[in-house]
Amino acid sequence: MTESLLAPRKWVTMQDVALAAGVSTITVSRVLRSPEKVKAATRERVEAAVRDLGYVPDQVAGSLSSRESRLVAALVSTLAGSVFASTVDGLAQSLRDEGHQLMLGTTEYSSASEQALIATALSRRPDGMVLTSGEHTPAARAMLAGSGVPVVEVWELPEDPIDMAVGFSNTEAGRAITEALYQTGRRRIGFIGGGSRRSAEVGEGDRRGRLRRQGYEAALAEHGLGEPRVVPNPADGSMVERGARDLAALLERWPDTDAVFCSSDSVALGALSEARRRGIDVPGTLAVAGFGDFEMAGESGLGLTTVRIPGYAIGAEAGRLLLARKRSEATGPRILDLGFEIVRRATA
Amino acid sequence: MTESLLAPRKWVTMQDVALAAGVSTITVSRVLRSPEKVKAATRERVEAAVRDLGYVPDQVAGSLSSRESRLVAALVSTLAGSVFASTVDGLAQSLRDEGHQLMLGTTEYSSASEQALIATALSRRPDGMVLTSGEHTPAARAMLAGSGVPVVEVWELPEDPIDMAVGFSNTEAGRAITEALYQTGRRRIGFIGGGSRRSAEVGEGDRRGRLRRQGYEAALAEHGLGEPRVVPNPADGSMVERGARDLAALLERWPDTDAVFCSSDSVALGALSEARRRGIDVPGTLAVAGFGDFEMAGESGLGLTTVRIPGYAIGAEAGRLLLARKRSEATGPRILDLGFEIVRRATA
DNA sequence: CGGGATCATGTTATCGATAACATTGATGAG
DNA sequence: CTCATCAATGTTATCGATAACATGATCCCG
Repeated sequence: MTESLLAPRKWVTMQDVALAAGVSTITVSRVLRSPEKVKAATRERVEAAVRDLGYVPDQVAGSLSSRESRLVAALVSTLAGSVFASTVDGLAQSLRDEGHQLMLGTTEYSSASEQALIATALSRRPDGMVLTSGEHTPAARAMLAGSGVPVVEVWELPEDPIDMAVGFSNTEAGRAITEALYQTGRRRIGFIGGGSRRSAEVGEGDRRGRLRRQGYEAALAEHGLGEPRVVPNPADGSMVERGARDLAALLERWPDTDAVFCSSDSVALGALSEARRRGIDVPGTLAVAGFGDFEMAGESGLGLTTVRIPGYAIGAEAGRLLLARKRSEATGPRILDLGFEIVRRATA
Repeated sequence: MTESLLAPRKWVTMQDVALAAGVSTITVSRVLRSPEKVKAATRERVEAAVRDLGYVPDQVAGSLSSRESRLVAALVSTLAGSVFASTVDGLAQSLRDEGHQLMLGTTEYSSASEQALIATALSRRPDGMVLTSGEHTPAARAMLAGSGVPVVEVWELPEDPIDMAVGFSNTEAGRAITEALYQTGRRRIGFIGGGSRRSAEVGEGDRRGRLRRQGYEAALAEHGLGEPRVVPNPADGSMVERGARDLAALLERWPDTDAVFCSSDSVALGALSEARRRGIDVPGTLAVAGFGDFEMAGESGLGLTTVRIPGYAIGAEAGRLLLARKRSEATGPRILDLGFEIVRRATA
């Protein structure tokens, strides 16, 4: 085995297969991509040669020639924190079903970094592109528009989408969960966990968190619940830690708070722990709501009241949309609102 | 914009740039990949043309010609459940730093599916490959060996690695955490959550869970703690749900159990919730230990005693190893043990 | 039985870059 | 002054497939 590693074997080419099967390369190509065009006997001969030689087609050459890469690039803010993982999973799945592959890049919530990644992604001539960020530099938008590559923005519904979008309204979701808290009789509702951990650094950040907060503020205003109860967010630490710290800060400033909406379930876990530490009765004294419906939030886990986002479906639909676009110009809806769902459990 | 989508713009080629700059294509190529070989004046002219035309190099053509793809394929069992997400993150990061890109596939714990994905991955002629599964079909091993592509297996230390490996000993980790429970005076220790949810279906499954369990059993044997307390695992549900159900089943069968080692932190969360539901004092009556040190396990969250795995580092090292191999044949260690760490918190 | 349609397969050009070798002009040592 | 050397750039072949067109065999029906 060692030798094969030191002196990489020369790959078997289509030519080798053709020779072995006594046909021309184009026939081999046909057997692989449109078998029905080849007589059964010939096809079998070629297939045997493919097996015997262990031929693995070279998609690089194939892509260059056919000008389709069967590759979709996804640029996500981060994989940590289980937010986008299911979306990527769904995307990978729907692509695989159609013989496409996934290229992945992480932007770490920086749109400068996103721009660089878009460039390298485009250099692979992908058949489509999925972006989890709703904010892009002008240069990035220009590159994408100029490239003609189909683009799906996911996890929000941009007002001015680059091309297509699959997601839900973060603002509406923030409003809805706040409203739900209001309906259970809460009147002094706070918000914690907004803004990304790198926001200070990069000058931007978790846009979606801000949108949810706007929804929260809108709901407060609607019901005349006074000024928003939001603490400035520290720049570091995990989401869980921030949940704990932010709740402490919130209660310090507004001790009579009777409910908190947390910008994610991770934040909510931190808040729940902090509440327990302080001997605060949840939901008696303090209602806690999260966002995302992560695995841990369920009945068997935290029993957290939260907002369920169809993360997997978002990814799967994004893939489907891209491939549909590839097949025909029949666009269908450019913006797909998959909605969200308030899940009432034990904490509110 | 619409028009650009319906009739994809023709890409600007290197030829166009060359023409605009009044040089030959090879000079453009040199400006892009080895600028020091080109006179400053010429270089600037070319760079200007690149900017003006918005040239994005075609890596597909480049790869075909240079026979290096600057692409690394990673095949993970799943992205859900935050187990591998950080590893993929770490890998993506270390690759990006060296101008390489990441292709991702999810095997869903099936090595048949892994085999298929390996074939499609190889068809892109990747410069390296990362596998999270330690089990491969003979055909898969053969393809990999025959391809000469450097391979890193991660998250375990296979006895017979295909090529390189970065991880830790799951068996040792299982033994160590069991030992730690023993040291705190526990004598009736159970194990829950082993085996993947699809194990029944696919005829194989979460090998690593089994290895941890072996470690657990070894520790029991060492100390003469009697027969292992393990319940058969049901085939479905999330890890958290399984934690709750398995703990219930465990206590039903062995009511005097005084500690459980859970095969992951998610399982531990389920177990903790179930314990709380039953009014069991943790850690007083029942100690609970997890595995993985997920974000939720920390002090601000569950305060879970667990085993910390350097997931991000595993990914980053895997990337580094692959790229080092690419640069020179100087192999360095073929197997890198990054170890693990017992983190004692409130639950045990 | 002839000729257009259809099927099965082959030939040639091409995709967009890079490798390897070739060329040109300038520089400098003897 | 001359030839070796080197720096800067160009020319040509090539990577491994597929598209587009070409060819030959077979078939069907009037």
